[in-house]
Amino acid sequence: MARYRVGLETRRRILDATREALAEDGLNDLTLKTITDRADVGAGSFYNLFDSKEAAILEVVREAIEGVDPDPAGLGKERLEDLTEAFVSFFVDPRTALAARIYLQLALAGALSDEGVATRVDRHHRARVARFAAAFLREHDALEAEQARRLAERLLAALMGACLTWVVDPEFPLQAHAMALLAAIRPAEGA
Amino acid sequence: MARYRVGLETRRRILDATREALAEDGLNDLTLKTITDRADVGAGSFYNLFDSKEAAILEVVREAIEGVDPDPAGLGKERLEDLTEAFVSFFVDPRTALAARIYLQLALAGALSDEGVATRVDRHHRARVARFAAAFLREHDALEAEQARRLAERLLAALMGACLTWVVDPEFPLQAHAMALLAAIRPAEGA
DNA sequence: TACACATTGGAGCAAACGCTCAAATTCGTG
DNA sequence: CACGAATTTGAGCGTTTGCTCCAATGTGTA
Repeated sequence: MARYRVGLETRRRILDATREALAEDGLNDLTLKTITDRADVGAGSFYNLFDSKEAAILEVVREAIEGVDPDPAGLGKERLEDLTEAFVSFFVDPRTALAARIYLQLALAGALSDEGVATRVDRHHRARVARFAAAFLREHDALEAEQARRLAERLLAALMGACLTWVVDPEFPLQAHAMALLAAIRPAEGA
Repeated sequence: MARYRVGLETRRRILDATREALAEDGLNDLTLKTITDRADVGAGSFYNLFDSKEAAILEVVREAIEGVDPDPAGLGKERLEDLTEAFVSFFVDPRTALAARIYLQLALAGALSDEGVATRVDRHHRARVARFAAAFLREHDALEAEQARRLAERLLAALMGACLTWVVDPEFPLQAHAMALLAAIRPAEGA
């Protein structure tokens, strides 16, 4: 299935419609009709290309996560400031905020039973911790590897909380607090 | 309605059943049948006492929030350590974790349209920020009121992130990170 | 006891849901 | 053009959902 050109175009239209509807109305209000109406296709076309509604949603989440995977090019050089800013962007940028919100929703609902997404998110998170830890090591000579990992873990948790607070209350000065958190968690200058 | 003794008892059974089911299976899997089966009542009895399924849920959330309202007795004396520990407990304690999780779910789903819960949660949050800010002022003389409020806001956001991380990954050493966050965000000793 | 009204259970309704199916149409290829 | 395969449509199926209705029963009061 889906080997002709038109089929692939329809598939893309459906994924776009799903992503947009998801961003606008959230996970709970997302019905098949919402998707098919928006993509301007019949229900049959949808099921010719996807096994289920959930499959389309997971594919959207997968694409979103894929889209923000760490850029291997800059590896080993970025500063903690850059990484922090990138993390904040992950939540703020409407193109990727989706993945973050849906992931949190799934996590809170205890619905992270889906093998594919769960492991993917987990791998993504571990990679991020490792990347932050490496930056900590680079910028603070006295740090041991394990200490750096702890600091990275802690900073990321704090940043996530700041982003979440901002989601709930848009007046929360996210950028300022994010940088302040980095400064606070960073080891003292003298080390 | 609900003026006889048996009615009030049934009402309590329904609220208990709703809270327990909510804690066990989450918001999405909560059907009316789940509630009525657990409370051992018919659907008619339920609707004799509540306007809708949502009304019962909101009442459960309201009670949970009410149950963790700051204790006025200790006001003006608690240390930041105590407040931090209390906040962590709010998420960890199964009796109250419910309210926190459901609130986050609602917030992420963008479903905080309900006037009652939204304002109540907001008031609750502001009170907590104020309480943390007061403790900051008490323990750090050089601080101005506005600075203390910012620190309180920042610490609470960071703590929330730590709790959320712990919800997703139970191996996250929540207690240790929470205390470390407090130490990091607290102004340096010399101030 | 007599009365008004609160309470109860559960059959079943109307709407919404994800999804199926078969017939019709479009597409790429030799 | 001819042919098989892919694609499309949308009515409608089966299920689940929140909720209604009402006859039967229980409860408090005078």
